Amino acid sequence: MKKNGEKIRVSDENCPVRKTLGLLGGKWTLLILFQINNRVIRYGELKRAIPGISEKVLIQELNFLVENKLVSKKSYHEIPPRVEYQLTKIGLRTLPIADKLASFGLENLV
Amino acid sequence: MKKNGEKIRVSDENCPVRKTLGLLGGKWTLLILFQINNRVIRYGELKRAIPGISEKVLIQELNFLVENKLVSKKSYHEIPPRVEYQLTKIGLRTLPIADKLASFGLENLV
DNA sequence: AATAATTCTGACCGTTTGGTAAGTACCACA
DNA sequence: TGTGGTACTTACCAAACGGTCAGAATTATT
Repeated sequence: MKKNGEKIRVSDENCPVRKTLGLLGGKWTLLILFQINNRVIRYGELKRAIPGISEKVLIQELNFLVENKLVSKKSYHEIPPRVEYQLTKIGLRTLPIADKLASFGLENLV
Repeated sequence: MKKNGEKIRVSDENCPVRKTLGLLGGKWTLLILFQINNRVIRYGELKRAIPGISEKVLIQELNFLVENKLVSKKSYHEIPPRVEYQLTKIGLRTLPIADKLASFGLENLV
């Protein structure tokens, strides 16, 4: 049920589920957003927080998320470099999705 | 926040977000579950409802979902064949996730 | 002079994924 | 006899994905 009463049609290319999956459907995307969560986090910290992801892929994902305005990035021009990431207003709105993933896992998976 | 008060650690291999993504993170998985939704649906009907997916991939996904007990399958031994799919009790519990994807799309994507 | 620290970048390459398209099985029906 | 309908199955191939690993940049520290 949608707010305006129209049904959602997956068969429509503009289906909101499809569009959201296009944005958040990457292998690591929601995990990264969930990990950043409600805080400011440095690159290295984030990398350590998500073992298994490679640097290349993490950077790629972060760039993608910054491009799509789910994450904001602040570089301090210091040596050694310091870069901080945090969720934007829109990015924060993905957290309920990650929460649902978490609660599904907790309640239904071993 | 978890019910038992422990924090969720993405760094843990058993992180419920990771586990759920392992199950539902496929390109088409949540779209299929959302499309089946609260009904009994035949294979051909489902195929038509999700344009863009190939038969091969749809069958693969359905087999995967049946194996993982998110979807149940009933074959009628008729000619031409008739096969019906529907969400299991656990499968139904994925719908809130798809709902969140839908509402995120509606509220944040054009 | 060498090392450490941090955030990336890029080349290489194997694996996975996914699409296309043709084929299979079986019976009803024209 | 042959065409249609339904649910797959398989072979082939191309593209996307993802991992490893080395390197670059720059300054403080030893």
